[in-house]
Amino acid sequence: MAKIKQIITENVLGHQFSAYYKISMDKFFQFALSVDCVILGYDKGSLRLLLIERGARPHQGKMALPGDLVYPSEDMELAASRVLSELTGLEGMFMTQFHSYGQVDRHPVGRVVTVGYYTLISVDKYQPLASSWADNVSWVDVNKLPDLAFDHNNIVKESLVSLRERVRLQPIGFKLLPKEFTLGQMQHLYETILEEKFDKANFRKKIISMGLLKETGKRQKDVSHRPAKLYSFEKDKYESLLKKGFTFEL
Amino acid sequence: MAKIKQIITENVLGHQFSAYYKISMDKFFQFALSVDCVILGYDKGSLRLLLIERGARPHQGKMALPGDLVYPSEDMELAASRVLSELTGLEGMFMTQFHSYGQVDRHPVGRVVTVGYYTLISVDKYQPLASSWADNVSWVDVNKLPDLAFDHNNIVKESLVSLRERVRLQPIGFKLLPKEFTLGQMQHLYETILEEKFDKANFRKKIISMGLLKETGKRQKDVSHRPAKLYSFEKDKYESLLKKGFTFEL
DNA sequence: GCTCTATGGTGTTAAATAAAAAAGAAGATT
DNA sequence: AATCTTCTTTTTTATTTAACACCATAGAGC
Repeated sequence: MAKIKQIITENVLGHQFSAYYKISMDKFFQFALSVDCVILGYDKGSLRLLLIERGARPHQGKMALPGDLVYPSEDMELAASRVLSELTGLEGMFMTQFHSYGQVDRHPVGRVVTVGYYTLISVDKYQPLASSWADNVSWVDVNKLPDLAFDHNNIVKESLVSLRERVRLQPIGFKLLPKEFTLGQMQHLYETILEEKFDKANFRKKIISMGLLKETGKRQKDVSHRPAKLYSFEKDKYESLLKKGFTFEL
Repeated sequence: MAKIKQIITENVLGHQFSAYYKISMDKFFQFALSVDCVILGYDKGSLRLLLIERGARPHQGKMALPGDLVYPSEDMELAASRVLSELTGLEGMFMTQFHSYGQVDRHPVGRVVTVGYYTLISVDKYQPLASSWADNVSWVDVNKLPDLAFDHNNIVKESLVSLRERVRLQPIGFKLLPKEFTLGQMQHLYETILEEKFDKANFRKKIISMGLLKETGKRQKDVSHRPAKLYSFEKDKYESLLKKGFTFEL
């Protein structure tokens, strides 16, 4: 019954659980966990990604997603927001997990499983910091990405798929806009993210009818055409509508 | 510059990379990785989940998702389909990853991060096997789940949210139906998964107009009402339509 | 055999949504 | 002042989606 021994040593979570587990389980506790953060901003009419330059092998000199190993005593959501705050100074922001990557050979140092998170921030408010561990930090247009380290190109690609699904169902786009914005800016943002054109009149009607925006009374300045009204997103209003069963849908 | 040392030892992935990394990194390679599988079937008019009974502490006697630790040399997708095949005999099936769970205290044995996968199978074709490591395997109505081991109730809940999103955009519901089925059965399946009623006439029109179904020419038998036509899903047709830009949408 | 019941199957209409077109408004530019 | 650009609103039309009324046909029960 060689099979039995195999079962006892190998199926701790599923069923068997023996006194030998301490010894037999050691071989399973050989993984490292990392987080990789897709930090997106919207600037100069395009969607931009915060990248760092790797100063170390492997992939030295390449651009990469900011990320780090998770401490054995640290929750991974915490690790993700730690990375964000070290780069931008933004504390305690929520990051959305979208996928995990664990191919055996994805990292030369050992078996490193990485969990992908993304978040949207407003570029005008938060300039990237020169972090202790990331000198060259820059915003790069997501449609003009260079060859990134590891499997990061693929990770970015999948994060954008996930973002596009969510951005249609939840008013998260506002996170990318300044506090006060025009409907034209908002429409352009959504067209950029979703790579899809909207009818101007219908877009306005739809957004306005949701009742999530407040006119600030102000208008654009220094534009060489009729200045547009400035609106702001009413988060409180959204949350109270949510309770009544409202669903944002674009 | 105590800060520097910290950087070198702690930020291997992000930037620094020194000759000392072997020593300093050991403390990060202390994670175990597991997969938990949400295996769904559709039987007797309800959505059912394949559960095993835990024969071991912790949570001995409780029902749990089938899952297992991932070998250090094994890809996690492979581990997931291995668990499925050990339980059902189904080989090489694709499983969809939906979320990873890594709370520090989620497992008493150590830091075990688990990756959640789900898949849909046709119950009438595949009876659960008495696996070597899972004696009591059963199909349980997803709306009548008992208290499950670990954070498995939450994992199931989130898998269903993910499933509901995907089932509207891809014709994966057919995986739960027998080869030949009626439109009524199909409608009931979608109503069960999405917890939403559809108008009969409109549902039929929409589905038929997609052109993914083929009339088999046969009809239901031994029903005490007008027998319905039996249809089958044309996978080839779907794939060729996909290339032309078709999108399934319910 | 007749009626009842349950589900299968179809057509028609109303409502909502999207697309398209048009035109006035408000500022800058010339 | 005439012109340009983009904002903003209104109107019209086409298309899609949802609502609902209605007939069909099998077995069950009387």
